[in-house]
Amino acid sequence: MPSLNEPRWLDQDEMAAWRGFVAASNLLNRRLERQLKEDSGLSHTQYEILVHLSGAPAGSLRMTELAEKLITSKSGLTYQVTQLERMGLVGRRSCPSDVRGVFAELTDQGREALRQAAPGHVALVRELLIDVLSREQLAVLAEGLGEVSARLRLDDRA
Amino acid sequence: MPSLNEPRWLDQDEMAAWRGFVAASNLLNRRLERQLKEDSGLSHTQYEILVHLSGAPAGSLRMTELAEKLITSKSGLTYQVTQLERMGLVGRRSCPSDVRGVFAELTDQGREALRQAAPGHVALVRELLIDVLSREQLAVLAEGLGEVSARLRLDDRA
DNA sequence: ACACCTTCGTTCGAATTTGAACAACAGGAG
DNA sequence: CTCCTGTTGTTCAAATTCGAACGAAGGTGT
Repeated sequence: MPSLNEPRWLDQDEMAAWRGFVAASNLLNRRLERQLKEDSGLSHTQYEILVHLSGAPAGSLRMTELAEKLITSKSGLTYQVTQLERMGLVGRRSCPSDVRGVFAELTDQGREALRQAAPGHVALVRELLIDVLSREQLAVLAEGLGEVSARLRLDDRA
Repeated sequence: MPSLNEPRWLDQDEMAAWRGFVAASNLLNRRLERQLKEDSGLSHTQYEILVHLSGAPAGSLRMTELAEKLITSKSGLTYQVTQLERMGLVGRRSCPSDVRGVFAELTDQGREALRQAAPGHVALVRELLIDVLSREQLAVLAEGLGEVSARLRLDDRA
């Protein structure tokens, strides 16, 4: 019988899932990072910032909101937005309704950089992940990991 | 008809799978990192080093081999092994058959640290990922991401 | 108006990561 | 043996990341 002091270790299947997840994640990050840097001079983080801004109304988001979407620290975002600002891809604009607030805003040049970087990035994501999996596998992955993410986000608020 | 110049963007399902994967990965890393650091004073990377050494014959592995298992750079591993050496959890031993070679070797103290850190870590992995998914979802995840990882590893060799 | 608690974004120092360059060595072809 | 190519682990500088501390506002209750 299971002891309360003895933890429930992962069985073979569980371990395979966990290791596969970690390995795929690390390997994918490595590849995408390299490709983006060589192809567009952008880091994956920077690319994601452009993507999220691009998908937001007026191409702008509050710093805190953007940090949450990116799942990164506020200080980390401050750093990266500064970098993107120097590259001319993003601008800062103060918030009318809140003096403390800062909007990160996509510039025309930023939109253009994203338009230029996106095809290569998407193609690689497709080649390395999406097209390797079947439609059913993708669906299971979306639902399962969606649920995992949702729970983690809730926990973080608490 | 699809143009050769126009990339195949991700449809809704594909995007959901991709975003879920990235989000789950980042959120999980954040959580595990925090838990391990608070609970055992180890980073996730350091913990993984101990795990891989623990699962190797004589509790030791060549630096390059270990770096590949961890999916990290050689220089990064050098740094972390040095840290673990200072903590007394890992030792370095030169390789008999190859003067250049270096074995990273788990010390008794390292084994003890792992034994102490593992239960909490595994429990959290279980709570946040494994136990959230059904048996079928786990199987799909293991097989799908296993295949993805395998292909990525092959590509890296080339 | 006042005190109180929260939120916002930045700054700071410390830790980590990476790729390139490097020196030393291994292994094979000639 | 000797040259050549590939490997091994480390060092180095640069970039990035995080958490804690911070100053400045917001917002609420009294």
